[in-house]
Amino acid sequence: MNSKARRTSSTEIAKLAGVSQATVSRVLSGAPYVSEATRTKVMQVVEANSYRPNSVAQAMRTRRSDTIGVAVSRVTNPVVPEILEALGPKLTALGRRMIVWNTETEGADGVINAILQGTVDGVVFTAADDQASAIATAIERDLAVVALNRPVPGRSCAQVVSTNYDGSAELARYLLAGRRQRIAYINGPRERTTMAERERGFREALKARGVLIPSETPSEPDFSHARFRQIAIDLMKRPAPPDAIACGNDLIAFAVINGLKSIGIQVPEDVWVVGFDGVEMSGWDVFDLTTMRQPLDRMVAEAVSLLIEGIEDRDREPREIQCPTDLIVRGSTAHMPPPGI
Amino acid sequence: MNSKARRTSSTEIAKLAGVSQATVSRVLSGAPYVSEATRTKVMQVVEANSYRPNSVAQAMRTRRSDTIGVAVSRVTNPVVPEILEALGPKLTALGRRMIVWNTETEGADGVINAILQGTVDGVVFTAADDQASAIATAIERDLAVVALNRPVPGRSCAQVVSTNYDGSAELARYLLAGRRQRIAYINGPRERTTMAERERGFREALKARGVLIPSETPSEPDFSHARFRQIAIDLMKRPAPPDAIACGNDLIAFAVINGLKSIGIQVPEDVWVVGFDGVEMSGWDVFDLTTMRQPLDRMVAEAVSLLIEGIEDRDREPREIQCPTDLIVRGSTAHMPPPGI
DNA sequence: GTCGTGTATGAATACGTATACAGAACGGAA
DNA sequence: TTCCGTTCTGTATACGTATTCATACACGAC
Repeated sequence: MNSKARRTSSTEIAKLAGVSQATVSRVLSGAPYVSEATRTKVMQVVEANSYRPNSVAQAMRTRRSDTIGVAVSRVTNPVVPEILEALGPKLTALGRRMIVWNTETEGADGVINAILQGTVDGVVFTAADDQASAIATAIERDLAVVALNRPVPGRSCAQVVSTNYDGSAELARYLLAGRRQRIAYINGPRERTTMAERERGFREALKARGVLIPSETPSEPDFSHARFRQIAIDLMKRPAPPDAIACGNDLIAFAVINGLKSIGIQVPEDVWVVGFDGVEMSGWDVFDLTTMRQPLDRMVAEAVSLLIEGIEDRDREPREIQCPTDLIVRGSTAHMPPPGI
Repeated sequence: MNSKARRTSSTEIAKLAGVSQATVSRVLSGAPYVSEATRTKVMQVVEANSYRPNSVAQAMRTRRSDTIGVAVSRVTNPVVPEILEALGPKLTALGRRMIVWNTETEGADGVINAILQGTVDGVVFTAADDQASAIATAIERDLAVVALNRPVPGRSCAQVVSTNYDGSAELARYLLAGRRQRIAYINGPRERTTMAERERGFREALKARGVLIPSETPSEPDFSHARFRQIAIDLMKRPAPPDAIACGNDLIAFAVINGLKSIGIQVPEDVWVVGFDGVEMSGWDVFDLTTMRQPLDRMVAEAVSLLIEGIEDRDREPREIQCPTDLIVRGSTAHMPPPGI
């Protein structure tokens, strides 16, 4: 029965306005050589029917879907919503739509299909694990690709990263300046280059100062909140517990703080905690987390530029942009390490 | 120069396999009346070129984009990522793609355009403010529409809600059973029917027991974390502060807890705090929040069913589904209210 | 040997748009 | 007058697919 199913087409609009379909198209695309009279006449009919050119047909004709794919993981990590929140308006402002996949829960098939099917003009890959095949497919099919906050070594694709290595090293030096003697580092999946870089920067900065990390970094296949929380608890129950815990990202630091709270350990009196990312939540009173902030908004803006650049000019050499992080000192560490003690 | 630009089409595949384009289409769609020999021959070429039918052309021909629009707001509220995380895999499993808009930061134009342009087959609207015009447009254009966690009064569209009124009333009764004398209610934007329902349920349950709320519910145009945090602080600095604070959702409760912590007020010793939603974070030690949990996963599943239902059969009467909430008692209230005191 | 039935395939077409191409109308310069 | 350039508009076409229609073949029944 299909009650209404109004599928107004430019042909119908043309008929109503007494012009050809081509003219309607010209008016709507703002093409030159259209008389003012025709333009207003057409626009009137367009407005009256609140007509919009069918995006599918447009995509068919122009071979541009004006749609960007975004592959994310672990929405649990608050950095992901923050990325999406920054990405959405920027893409919409450029007349682009945003398709989102959670590769952690769905796998990479959705992305790969969309790439092969020509559903998207480009893809943004954000920090995640098994997106390698999807990235390869995208590059092979000559799509515009940007790796955001997720270095893709060896691959020739545009990248936006923060100074993971240097920032982490700075964090390590900050802890040393605070007279921390026994520093633990808790990291997430090391397959993620971001996480690996951070740990490397941290470890090497410590090594340069001759301070050893007494505890092996816990490494688990299970990266849940509960797991990190338990790791922190176990760590503090050792005979010689750390006096500082550095975490691969803020989310891990939150879990650590929860674990510490559960066994009544004071931060920063008993142990310092630092994170990495600088998500909004890290500033909440219950965490008050010292962390290395990434300029997420700027990073996303750069990613969008690179993406559009790649779409408009497919032969342009993929660029790589690195954004500086900055240390935010909060209550999870003693702000000014007392010089005497 | 466009180095590669492989845009394999079914016609090319047909040529390579020595069959007609129609046959290729038939093979891929699993149509009957295709000999086994042809099928394998075609599939071989398809595999070899990792060909996938162009989704845009498919959408053009079938008038189905297989794409679902999702309008969200406030990604800051952890309930939103949780919804997206549940929605994504379910849609992908059904071969659907998911376009996401943040109507709070982008406005409703993106959604409305997509609806008018035929970019999406259906739209899921989640708790948000000014999506009214978008919803109206979608209904007018006869799209499949589901309002998730966001009652749309008067509108004829499929809806999935939780027992906001009853759940909130239950929370109120729980506080009364705990001998709370001075109960404050902090709410977010009342334009959201969800929020309004919750407050109404709460207030009426209190009224039925003859207990007055001593403090006006703060109402502000600014719904930031900082604002709610400050409201809590102000509330406790009054001459007669509340002994319980109920919040319109968990996110507000988090802000309240942060505010309380900042002025050294103990929860639950000095004041009880309860939320609504039951997001994962509410279970973290630093919050340990008593809350009314919504069965989000089930709600999302129902929403997807209703949506597909609406797409497959456009004339079906839009249904409304209500899911029961359940009380989760945690440390932000005294678990067992001591009967004597 | 003819006919009918079931199976397998190809040719042709339409979806709604952007655009190349071809005219038409007009004005000014020669 | 003729001719050319500019401005405006219409006709025709292609994008890649699903699907209708028509055709061809094989096989058994009469």
